[in-house]
Amino acid sequence: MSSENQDSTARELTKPFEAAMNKRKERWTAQEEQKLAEALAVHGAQKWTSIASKAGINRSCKSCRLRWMNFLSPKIKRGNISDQEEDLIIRLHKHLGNRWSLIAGRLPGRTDMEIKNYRNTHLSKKIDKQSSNGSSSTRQISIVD
DNA sequence: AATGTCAGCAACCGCAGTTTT
DNA sequence: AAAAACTGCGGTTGCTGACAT
Repeated sequence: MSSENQDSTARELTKPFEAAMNKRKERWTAQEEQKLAEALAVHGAQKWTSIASKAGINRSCKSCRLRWMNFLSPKIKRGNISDQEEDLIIRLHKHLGNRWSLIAGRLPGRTDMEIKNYRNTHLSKKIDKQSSNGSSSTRQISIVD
């Protein structure tokens, strides 16, 4: 039992090293998220370069910012994309192109990454189908600022 | 039950723009 | 004005779970 625990502990300890060596993607743990949230509560969501060290986690400033912006921020709205939102994404993408952050700005609670992923996975299929059926049926769209 | 394949999500990287020194 | 540091964005890719064989 104890040897098994030691083994698992050793594996945990070597994970960052392995990640660095193999460029593996390390998922965020609840502990890391909590430490980051605490550091941000104290120091604010600024100066990302120093947040990681202040939080005491082995992550880059970019990684911390990304995690906060896309998952931990209270502004984030998790859940399925509604039909309305989907329609808006399609229209905005036609209008703006791959300006995901701009599109996200029009969708409260949604992030650029979420929209980018959604477009690249769900909508690309739909659009492929539509284009293969003949794109002449596409609606005329007017974007109102 | 085991293995292979695929789709979706999440993380990282490189670059460009902005701000600070 | 120039260099350095920081921030934000978009593209790419690895990981995981679900489904098929």
